[in-house]
Amino acid sequence: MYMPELPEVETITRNLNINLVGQKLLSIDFLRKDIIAEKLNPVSEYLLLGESIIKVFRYGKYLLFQFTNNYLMIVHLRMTGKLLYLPLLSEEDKNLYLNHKHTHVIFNFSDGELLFNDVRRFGKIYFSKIDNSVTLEELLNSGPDALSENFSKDYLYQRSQKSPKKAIKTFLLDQKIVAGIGNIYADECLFLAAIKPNRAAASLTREESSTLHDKIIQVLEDSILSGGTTFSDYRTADNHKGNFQNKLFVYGRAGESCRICSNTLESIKIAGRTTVYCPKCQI
DNA sequence: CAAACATCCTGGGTGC
DNA sequence: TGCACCCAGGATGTTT
Repeated sequence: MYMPELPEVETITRNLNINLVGQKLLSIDFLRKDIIAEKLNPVSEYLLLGESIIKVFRYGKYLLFQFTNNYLMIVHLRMTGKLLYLPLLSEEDKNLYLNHKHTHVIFNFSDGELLFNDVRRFGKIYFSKIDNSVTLEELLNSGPDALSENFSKDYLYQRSQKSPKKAIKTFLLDQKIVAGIGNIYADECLFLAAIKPNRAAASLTREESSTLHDKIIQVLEDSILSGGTTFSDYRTADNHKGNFQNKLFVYGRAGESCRICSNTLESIKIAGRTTVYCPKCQI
């Protein structure tokens, strides 16, 4: 029922930046080794042991941990992945998660343990070497981050005009076009921009594209302020839920009434993804 | 070349 | 109450 998108990853990033920077990685316990993916310029995890974290940052839905020797640990939580910093948990949660059947990797840092927990095991961890000839965009095979300056109004409009067939919803979900938007926020920003999700991307006027750009940034920033959206699985690094689920207009509300016009919200499939929209407000 | 489809995975929900 | 099914979804690889 839920996947961490840009606002949720940003919330976790901020939390870990406060709590993990400066700590030395002492050892890693792999309870399941298949979480580690041999991609993104892979290196052995042994090269990171004994090194300290310089910073934790985010690109799209990826979490990146930069170490003193300039190696990177990159984490993608996909749908149900969690990164939990043990010292922030309650005593009850500490015992629960240490022995949890879905806790797959334990990182032992100088001041506490970081747990990777993932029910569906779609999430992945990469250990990577920074190659200065390769940009982060290229390494992560992604377009501009949705909250970066590179994701400009002009870029969104020009790029949309090059997708004559693709539905605007599918367009927004494509990380190579813009990084960070998933199913929840794609539906939300299309609702706020009053655009029907199955319209061809290239059918957007310059004005619609401009409004959509405004709404993407607005909805992502608002959600970050609320600590993200929680349906069932998402937790911040201190195991708290976000609050943005109470502010959603369409996602998860099929059959309920539109908060603007009271019409019944409809659910359709676009490229295999559940899509909820208001047939009256969105044109 | 782009779009559609299958794949990975588990728990929660439904219907009989 | 139990069991068999179905569904959710991000990114990748394969097929059309």
